[in-house]
Amino acid sequence: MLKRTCNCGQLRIGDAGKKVILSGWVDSYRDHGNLVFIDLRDREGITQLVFNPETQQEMHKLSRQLRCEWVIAASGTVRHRGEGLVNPKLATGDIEVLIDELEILNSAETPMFELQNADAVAEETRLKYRYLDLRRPKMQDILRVRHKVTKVARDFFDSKGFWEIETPFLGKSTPEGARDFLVPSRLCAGSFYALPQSPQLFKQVLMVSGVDKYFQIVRCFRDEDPRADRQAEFTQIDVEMSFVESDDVIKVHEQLVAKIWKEILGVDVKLPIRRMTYQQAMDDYGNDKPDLRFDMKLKDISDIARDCQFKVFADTIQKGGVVKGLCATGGGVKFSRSDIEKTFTNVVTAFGAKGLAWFKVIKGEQGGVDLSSNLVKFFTPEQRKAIIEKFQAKPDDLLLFVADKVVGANKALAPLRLKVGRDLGLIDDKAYELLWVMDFPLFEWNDKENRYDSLHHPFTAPVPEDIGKLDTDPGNIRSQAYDIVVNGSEIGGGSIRIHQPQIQAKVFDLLKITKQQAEDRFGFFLQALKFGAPPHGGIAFGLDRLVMFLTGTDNIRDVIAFPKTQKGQCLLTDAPSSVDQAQLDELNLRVQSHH
RNA sequence: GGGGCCGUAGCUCAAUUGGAUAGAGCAUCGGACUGUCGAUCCGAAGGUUGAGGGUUCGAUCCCCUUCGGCCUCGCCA
Repeated sequence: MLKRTCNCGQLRIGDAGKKVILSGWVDSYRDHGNLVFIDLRDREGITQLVFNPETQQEMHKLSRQLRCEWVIAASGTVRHRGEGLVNPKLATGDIEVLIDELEILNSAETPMFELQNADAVAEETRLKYRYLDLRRPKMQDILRVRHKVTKVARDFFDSKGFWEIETPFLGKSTPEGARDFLVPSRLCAGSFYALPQSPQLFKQVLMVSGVDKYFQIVRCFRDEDPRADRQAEFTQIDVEMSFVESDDVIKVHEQLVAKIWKEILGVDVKLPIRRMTYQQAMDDYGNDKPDLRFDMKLKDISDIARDCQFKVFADTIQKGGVVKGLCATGGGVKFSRSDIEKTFTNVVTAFGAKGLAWFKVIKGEQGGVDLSSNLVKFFTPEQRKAIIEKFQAKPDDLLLFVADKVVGANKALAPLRLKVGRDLGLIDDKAYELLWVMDFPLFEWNDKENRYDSLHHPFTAPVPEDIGKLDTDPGNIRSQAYDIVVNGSEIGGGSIRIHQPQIQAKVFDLLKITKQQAEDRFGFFLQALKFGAPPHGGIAFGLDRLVMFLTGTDNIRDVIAFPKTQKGQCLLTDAPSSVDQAQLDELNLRVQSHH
């Protein structure tokens, strides 16, 4: 076999005259009867091979058999292309290789789709023939970026004294959180392992074990419905540190983020990354992961709308709700009535709002400013003026409002803000706006179950000043949790953990986890806390979402080599599939058919 | 569990109000061609319209069931 001496992306004009051997896949062929051109592709690039019957008659004849995706090796001489023949689309476009020997290593059936046009091909087909799809330069770039991110992370953590330690995949099922993937045990008939939703407790135990600084690039499993940015199995960069406070964790990891941005994108992230409280984020943007590439803050006009004649507004506020909205600069002329009453209204109703109220800002009398809409009659001139002032609105702006309980209003307005921002062209695709969201509430009230739920997870520590409120005012305890957000998407989050058994017990109490339940589920961990647990905390980054950002895709399946469909199936291997009765017998399982 | 979009040749799409032998580009196969680079030119072949059922003289089109893909609400401590 001809052994390659260089790859398909490296030859340049300075290599002219060299004897080289290349191998790869036939990307395309152009057969002129006499001259034959082959674009040879490997993961590094494309190089043009030339077969000339005058210099090598036999090889030229052989080359005419070549078809797309055949695998070949060829030796020849690098030479300049002639005047006017360079191909600026290729990095190697100044040269070509005149071939004197061709070895066909393997033929290939005609691909199910043309690799060049695969962006237009149904994803179903791409996933079924994933090995073809992954051959495309675009997909290989993503694989390369993913590799580089993990390499940067490993080097970074190593340099800071972190150890990479593996934790079990076969673990214990706990009913909280996401649905578990279960694995039946053969040796313990009738018992099940659960695949980890995250290595949370193991990494905390490692801190009790004196490991001090741990990280792991680890697969996690959650049996919930997938989304465009969510897969049932996904990868976390998981970290835990001892003897730290929030600030220490944050400072280390913004260095990591800066390093990744620099190495992958060549972008300098200015440190420190800005911080915002959870409350500020909810007030101004309606969610805990604001997209700061554009401003457009939400404003609460309840103080003004309380006394207006518009019943929907007044009644909502009367019942303890709010009227909140945003100002779309220039939206009064940019958007049609159908944009507002159909498109925008659909956005908010899809997220549970009852409706959307709107006003156009117009020039008023005597050079003033006023509002115009079918609701204007319900507002006094003073109220209209106050609303305009609240937003510093100008003529041609559009004001959009939702009236609801504050949670509901935020839930509807946050996506509306994004939609309006996009439609107004306010979002710079090349910008990266990073921020830390801080001071999350420790608990949120669960109406259905009549108890508190952890916002983050039950091992998150309260901020020290708020510990007293565990007994008096649990709903207003802030936690030492932090999320890192980029362009409106959470890429990581973590917290300082509880390391005192008494506080952990109180938290379980508020979550209505009984002593017995806590013992059954986390007994080993509570025990560990009693044996000298150091103060500790950590963070986890979603590697898949990180790579999505770095490669500019909005589809998580693009950044996973072998992803699953929305039904959790692998179209390449056809998993999941039924198994032999003998396998079931061995596991003491019986399959029950539905209905 | 709910809502929405989609499924026609290997791929991407078309097909009038329900009407004749379901078309086109690319790919494939054959032929021509010495500088192409998404080569070009000539020709050929290629169909269970996702599957099953129904309505109809007649169904890609209408109805029902079902399978699959994507987006989304719920869900995701």
